[in-house]
Amino acid sequence: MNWTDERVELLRKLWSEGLSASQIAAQLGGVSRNAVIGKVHRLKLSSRGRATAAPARQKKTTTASTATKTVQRTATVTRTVTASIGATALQAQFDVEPVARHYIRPVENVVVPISRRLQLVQLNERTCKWPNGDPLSEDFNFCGNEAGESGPYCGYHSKIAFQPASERRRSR
DNA sequence: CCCTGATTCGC
DNA sequence: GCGAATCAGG
Repeated sequence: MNWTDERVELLRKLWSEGLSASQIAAQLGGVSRNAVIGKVHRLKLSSRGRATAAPARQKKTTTASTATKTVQRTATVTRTVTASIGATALQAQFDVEPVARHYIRPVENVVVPISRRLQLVQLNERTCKWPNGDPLSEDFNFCGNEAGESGPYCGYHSKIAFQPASERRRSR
């Protein structure tokens, strides 16, 4: 894959919107997370919102380490974190979300486990993808508890999601 | 272990 | 210029 103008433009857009490098890579397709990061640096549009304050790294010194005390202090940029997680970013991920719809019915006599209340973008392949709340609401989140490899949900939510047909019919 | 971005360096 | 490898941190 080569960096066409359009791809670079999209990269810029997504990066400025706060998406992580891996997410941008996934959306662009054909490139790795590292490729995205590398490109971002080359475009000189590194810092954004806040992710990992550049701690001025220094290892892998191949060339003679001429004790150059390059105490290059990166200006202490006083930046107010723009904590607004773009709605665009959210939409971008929806087409990847496997769990589309649930016919959630009230399940009584059960204690709902403490959810980790993860954001959509924080889900892994092994985090419970049970949605909590209204997808259009600000506090929409996912259970996020350990789901293992047996399914998309944690033990508790699996029971709700995969209710026997007989029981389900009753509540319907 | 999962993830994040940052940097280096061979290509 | 590109991006895998590697590093540092959460």
